Amino acid sequence: MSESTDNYLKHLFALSQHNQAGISTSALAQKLDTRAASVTGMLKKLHRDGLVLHTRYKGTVLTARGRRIAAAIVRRHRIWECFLADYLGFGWDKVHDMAEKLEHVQSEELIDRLDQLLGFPTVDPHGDPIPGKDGKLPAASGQLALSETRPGDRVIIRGARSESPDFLQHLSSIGATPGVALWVKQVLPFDRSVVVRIKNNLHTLSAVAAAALVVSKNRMP
Amino acid sequence: MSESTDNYLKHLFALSQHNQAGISTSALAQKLDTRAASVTGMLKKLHRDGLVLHTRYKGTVLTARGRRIAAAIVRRHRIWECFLADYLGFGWDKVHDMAEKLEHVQSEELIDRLDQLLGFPTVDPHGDPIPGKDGKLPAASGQLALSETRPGDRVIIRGARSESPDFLQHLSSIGATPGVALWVKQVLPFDRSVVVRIKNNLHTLSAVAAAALVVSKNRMP
DNA sequence: ATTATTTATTAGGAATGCCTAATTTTCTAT
DNA sequence: ATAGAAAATTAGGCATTCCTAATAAATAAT
Repeated sequence: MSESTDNYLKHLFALSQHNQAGISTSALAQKLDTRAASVTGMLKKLHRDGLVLHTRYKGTVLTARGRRIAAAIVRRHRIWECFLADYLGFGWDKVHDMAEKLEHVQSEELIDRLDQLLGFPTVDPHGDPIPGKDGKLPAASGQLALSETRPGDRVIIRGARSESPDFLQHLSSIGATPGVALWVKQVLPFDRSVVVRIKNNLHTLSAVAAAALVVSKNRMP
Repeated sequence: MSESTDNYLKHLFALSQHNQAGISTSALAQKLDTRAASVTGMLKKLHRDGLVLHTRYKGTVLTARGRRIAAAIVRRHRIWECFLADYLGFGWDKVHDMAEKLEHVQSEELIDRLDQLLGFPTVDPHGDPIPGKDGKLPAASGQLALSETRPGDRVIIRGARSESPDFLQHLSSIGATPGVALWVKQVLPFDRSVVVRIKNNLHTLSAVAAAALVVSKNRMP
């Protein structure tokens, strides 16, 4: 189990949180900062090793075993983030990169003792939930609909409470995809439309759309 | 700078503590648990990169840069060992393997803050000295001459207070080389010769020899 | 429906870092 | 001094994991 494998599983796990469909090779390549061709090759190995199910040209999903391992990695990452913040006083902007390296140290006993030292935290310094030893993620905290935000809020898009292709298509066209930052500029009083800024562009979302767009004030690991 | 590189430098550093001459390829191969041929290849790269000076068939020494990096690795290793022992309650037998992995996480700020959290320790849980930020090792503590031990002691050979080729040659012939464990069986009253066990063989060292053999009750990292 | 575009895959290659087997150099003992 | 033993090196390979370029499949647009 190499660090590379860890990173593939970790990002597949994260992407799976907001995609019930299989993860695309390009989405994964972007997260991993590698080329799609490299990802295809690695996915073949992960498939061969029973960690993912990969269907040519279709997408990839984690197997139960792959998901279990991925959850353990995310657990390590977030527990280390807690330690770095609580014991060493690092800010939320620094803990991520260090935890990125510490997460690859595989020792269940080490993590369990850290967990205990930290008082069994359930969320990391970004407010993101820490998977339990069983691999289960506590209900995501800090998530809300865009319609529940107020002008001035800066949030991260998490997903959508709708499978409508039209709706998702529209979100994509304005760059509103999971992980992207969004600034709430104003809520129009007469129809409760929400004006938001995404990467220097202003967009207006109807009240219906705003109610279906899930955001959070936290960052993912 | 790979983990492999780290390990080469770390072991070269450790071996250099007790060898003023260049380190032999086979000694390094043994520490690294790899084949001599692999070591030769890697030493070429380290030489090319200015981390060691390697003379074909002669031996290898660290350059100033290599030694500085090696000291930083040992520093990380031993500070992590302190953390694992002091904060997570791991015993001396467990801290080594975990620190072996944690030492490869490169963040000076991380180590400095850990150092501060631990109160700037000068020795690790095995009693071995922690290199300072400048790469300097505090005077080795816990080291003593074999003549200062008592029957029943179990010590590790650290080196010799003599450059006499005859003496060192004799020590080698009975397997008394740095890193090797030695059990003190008895001290003969009439001439203070010391009877020791090394790997199931009993040997007798004169009082003069015992006074020149440096041992410690600790383990190296 | 067919073309154009995007997405994914294969093909072929490079750098690491390890291996075994064969060879060369050095050391040791007569 | 020289034969034999020990140590170190070179030669040739293998597995990972990445890359670029070329091809194939799927999706979108006319």
